[in-house]
Amino acid sequence: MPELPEVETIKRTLEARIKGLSVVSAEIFLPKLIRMPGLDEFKTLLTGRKFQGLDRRGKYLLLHLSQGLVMVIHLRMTGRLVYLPASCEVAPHTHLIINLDDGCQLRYSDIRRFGNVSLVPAADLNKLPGLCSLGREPFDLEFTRGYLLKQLHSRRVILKTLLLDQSFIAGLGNIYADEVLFRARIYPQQRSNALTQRQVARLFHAIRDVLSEGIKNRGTTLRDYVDGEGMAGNYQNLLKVHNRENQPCAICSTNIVRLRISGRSTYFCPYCQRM
DNA sequence: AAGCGGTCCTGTGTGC
DNA sequence: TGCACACAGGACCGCT
Repeated sequence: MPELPEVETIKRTLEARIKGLSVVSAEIFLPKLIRMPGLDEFKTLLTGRKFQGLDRRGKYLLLHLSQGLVMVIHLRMTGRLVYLPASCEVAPHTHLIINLDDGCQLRYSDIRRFGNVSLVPAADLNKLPGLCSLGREPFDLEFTRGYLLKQLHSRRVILKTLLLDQSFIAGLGNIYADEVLFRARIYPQQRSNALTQRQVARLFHAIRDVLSEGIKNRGTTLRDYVDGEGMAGNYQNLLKVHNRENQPCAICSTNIVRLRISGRSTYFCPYCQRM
């Protein structure tokens, strides 16, 4: 599932391909994919616009078009956005095809149909639900140890749950949250207000280090994720705890344990991350 | 007010 | 071998 490192990798690979290209036409095969505006308006607005640059905010991909229009895409669980020659066979579950003026296409496919696409003027970005309520970017200067400490101590939430809260910090999902907690050596069910200064410091660095490594390794492909060129990531080979139930911890050889925290699988080392 | 659970959705894995 | 069902989870929404 695309989290910050995956969306960042898609952003980088796609930007190299589509920047400067214009939209010839768009075909929509799943109406509910388009959150706003209406389908006809979506096609009309998009046609003729040029891709001027790409951005990422949390797990959202922002494609900036000419005349101040922005296409906002959230891939959720199984969404894929791939640049391909028009002659390539269309993959199953392809819900949107954007024809480009170089003879290639930008295709959105999504097995579970959870993802969504919006097209809005840049000035209205802060009105988009979800996007407008995102918390700080982990690599922003404004994301500091002080901010983290203040947020953690102002609430009494299970830490894993808080790491997944996009209005607290933007971009962490289930995979990287587990890896971050392992790196920081913190028990996932620890209450946020009970963290020591030392633990908060470790957490702060773990968030940035794990996400950086994820990006460096072009994301994690457990099942569906590919980048803008259809390539799988490599970070799945470097995961320390996520999806590794009953396998030995690389540090202490204790078997990794799986827990359920607010409806999600959570993997951790019961020795390295003891309370 | 915070937090829980339902909802969306389909491929995969498991058990009988 | 084939069927039925639980499970996977990101974000939103409604309820407590």
